[in-house]
Amino acid sequence: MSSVTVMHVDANSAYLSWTAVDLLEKGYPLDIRTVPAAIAGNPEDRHGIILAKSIPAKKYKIGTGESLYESKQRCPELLLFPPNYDLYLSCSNAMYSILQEYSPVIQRYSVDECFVDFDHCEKRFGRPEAAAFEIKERIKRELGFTVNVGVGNNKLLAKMAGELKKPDLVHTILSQKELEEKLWPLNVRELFMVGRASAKKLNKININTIGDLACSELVLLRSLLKSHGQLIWEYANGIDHDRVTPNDEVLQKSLSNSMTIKYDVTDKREAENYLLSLTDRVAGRLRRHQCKASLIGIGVKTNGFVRYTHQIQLPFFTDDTTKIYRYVCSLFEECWKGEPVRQLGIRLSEFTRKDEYQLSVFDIRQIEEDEALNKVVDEIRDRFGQTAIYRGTFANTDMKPLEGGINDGNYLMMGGYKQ
DNA sequence: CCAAATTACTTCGCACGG
DNA sequence: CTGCCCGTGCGAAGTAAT
Repeated sequence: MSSVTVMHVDANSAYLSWTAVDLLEKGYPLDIRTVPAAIAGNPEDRHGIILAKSIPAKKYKIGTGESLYESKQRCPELLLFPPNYDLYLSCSNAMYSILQEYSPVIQRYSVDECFVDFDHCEKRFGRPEAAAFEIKERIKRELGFTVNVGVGNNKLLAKMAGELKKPDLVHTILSQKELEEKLWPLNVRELFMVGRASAKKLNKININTIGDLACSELVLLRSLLKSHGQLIWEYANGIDHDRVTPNDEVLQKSLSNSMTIKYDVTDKREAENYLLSLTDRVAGRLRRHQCKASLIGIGVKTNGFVRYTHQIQLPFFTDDTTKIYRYVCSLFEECWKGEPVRQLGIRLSEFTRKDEYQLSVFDIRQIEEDEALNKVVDEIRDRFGQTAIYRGTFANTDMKPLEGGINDGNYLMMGGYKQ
């Protein structure tokens, strides 16, 4: 029996803790982890949702993703702070550096979470529980914030262990006994990959705990939830064969940028300006990744929060801003029915590596010209900043030429938990 | 009234060809 | 000629995570 050991390291209330540490270092007199506080976007920009909350705020049932309007109803004295993504990236990197001292095989799962393959290191660092405790204490002492560490026989169990009780704790799920004692009594909604929709269907057939799910009929789940039913049944039984995969071994599959606009856009030309700004940004990231894309998609969210998407599969690959923008515009034209627009987004996928790309004889000259122009623009932006050069349409407007989302590279993403 | 951004994966619905 | 069944391929929508 090949028994593996995986650790999952998760910063407690990451954005809030990191902001707390930063504020204390700058002489702020209060540790915002000790009072009802939250990190939230600015409602004036229509970004007014909770991104992270302190443990005292949790007592007021403040939930991540809920609107500030709702939060303030339940907790008028809630202290609010804006997000600082540069700070979060540094904290994430600092945490990662410490983990590197313990294992060469680490998967960054998000800004505040890492999986650590502990198999090769057990001899040097003793039992995993002891090492987990040491890691937790070192991060607390050296970086000033607490983490939870989960230890399990696979990634799923490590992650679920880390979620058990917070903050500043090490938990293990290393046997069937621990699985049944610690996981099975929990509400099925707590299981990783059981979201709102699945939980609702499960509750309807009287599956309420993770234990209920583990002991239910696989065929029944398959008919109810298709392949997802199989997945969560395996998870409930502690089965997960996914390996800890370092991020540089995982290929990026799509890139997207989207933005909620401060007001509802009703004018098509204005919408197109925002789309150009988004295209410029996402295409720039594509080129930085040394990729070309063949699938271009847009997303629209209306003022009534109705969202729809539209996409086109090209018979070739491109990374050219102007070319992509032409398709983006026709996609928007095709699907926009004139409703006031709240949010716009662009997605690029179906990549090929640039160095593997074979040019077709037809437009080789044009492609080379486009590439030369894009390269010059990218280099100027790299050297003098992202606003050093932009298109004429943005002159004399209050728009930023590169809009949507947050600074590139700050959003470390899922990198394939499964496959 | 209030409701983000980014990525990955699956499922559903429909058109098409045989 | 029409109806039906089937596989396939594509695009839109849905689900889930941080």
